[in-house]
Amino acid sequence: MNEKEIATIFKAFCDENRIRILLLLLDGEKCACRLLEEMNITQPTLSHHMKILCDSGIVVGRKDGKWIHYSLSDEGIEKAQKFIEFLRRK
Amino acid sequence: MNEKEIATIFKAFCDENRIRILLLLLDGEKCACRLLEEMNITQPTLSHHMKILCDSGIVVGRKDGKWIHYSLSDEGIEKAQKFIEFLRRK
DNA sequence: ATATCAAATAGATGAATTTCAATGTGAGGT
DNA sequence: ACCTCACATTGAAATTCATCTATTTGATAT
Repeated sequence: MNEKEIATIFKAFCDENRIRILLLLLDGEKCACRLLEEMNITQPTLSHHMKILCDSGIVVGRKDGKWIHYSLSDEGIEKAQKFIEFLRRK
Repeated sequence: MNEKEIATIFKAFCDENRIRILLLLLDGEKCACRLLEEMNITQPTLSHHMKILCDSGIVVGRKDGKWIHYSLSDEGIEKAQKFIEFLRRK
């Protein structure tokens, strides 16, 4: 895991709207259209943020017909957690 | 802690050079000039990144004459850790 | 096949970020 | 007082990012 990969993981957390999305996903899986209802952004903007969140590994999408159900990824979150823990061991 | 504050904390981790700096600080306190030696950026660029790192709370600077000694901040890192942990409790 | 709905993509725009060269500031040292 | 060293600030250029409108894709239903 190099510096670039680590930065990509944490891109998930460095935008206000993406934090908002993560908090919405705490309730459990939600499709993009549900998220869209609860946010004040357009559909393409949401799509953009979902791509960054998925690229970071913090969120995963499950395709189901024309819907995509997004949820938090334990593995992704664990990766982020591991790095933060690593910083603390001094 | 609102979405904006959380995003500000994690700004520390979403740039390649800042991750590099954090890793260098794992060894312990270092002054800016030491960090500068080990990075391939100019002094003003380093100064810019140090500001973002300090604003995020992940790094603290200790002034000592004309030097500033930077180190990782346990409190800051703990804050980040708490948020990530919060995401995992589902 | 057509219509409809969910989501992605393309393209544009403005804002934010990264970076550098030049300059300023402030603390020691001579 | 002057010089030097460590760092910050300014201002500008280049890049990246967030956002929008418009359009496309892909899946389901009629």
